[in-house]
Amino acid sequence: MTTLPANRPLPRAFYERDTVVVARALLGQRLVRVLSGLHLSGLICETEAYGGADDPASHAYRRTPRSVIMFGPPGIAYVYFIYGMYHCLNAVTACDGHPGAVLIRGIFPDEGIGTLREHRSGAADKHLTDGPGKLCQALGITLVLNGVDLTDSSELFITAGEPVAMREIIAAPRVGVRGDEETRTRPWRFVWQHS
DNA sequence: TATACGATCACCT
DNA sequence: GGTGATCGTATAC
Repeated sequence: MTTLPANRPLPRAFYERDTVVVARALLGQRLVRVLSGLHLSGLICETEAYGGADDPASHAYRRTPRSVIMFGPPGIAYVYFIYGMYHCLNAVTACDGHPGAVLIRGIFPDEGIGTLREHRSGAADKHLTDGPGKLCQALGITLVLNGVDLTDSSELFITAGEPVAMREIIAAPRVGVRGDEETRTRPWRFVWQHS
């Protein structure tokens, strides 16, 4: 993939690749949420890759009513509800029939920061969107957006952001993953270290 | 039908 | 470093 057009959603081909590759490639891209005509956005700075039957940490380790969306076409938003009060946003990846998704764990706030602050009621700016539940709260992302096509939606999409140098990317084990040593230590979490 | 728990966060010490 | 909040989902009965 060479230069991507700005202000246009990333094409489906962007997501139709190996999930770990997409997780790394999403760093620096712009996550945009349009809420009552307002553009809320930020640059993605933390992601995690989740696979299918080969990944016990993934919702798609088994095919269930909730995880079936991860088995479908790439470029679709997978939103789930967790711990009774938070939502998490993923982008479905890989080829149709091969489950995979990238969890968006953090963004650097950009457009609409006033609204983000309102949604996060009193949180310090550095903690507005520095977690998967926090960014969903800040951007107003709920289960309503589960299944939205990120390549063709006026409410939620991802556009080309800033280039990220390889040396600015840190790979680490995923958060909250249990299971055997091999699963726990897969370096499938990617963090963009601002320089 | 029932129950245990989680890809989290805020607040406490 | 520890814990409570709070409910959808998976799995067991």
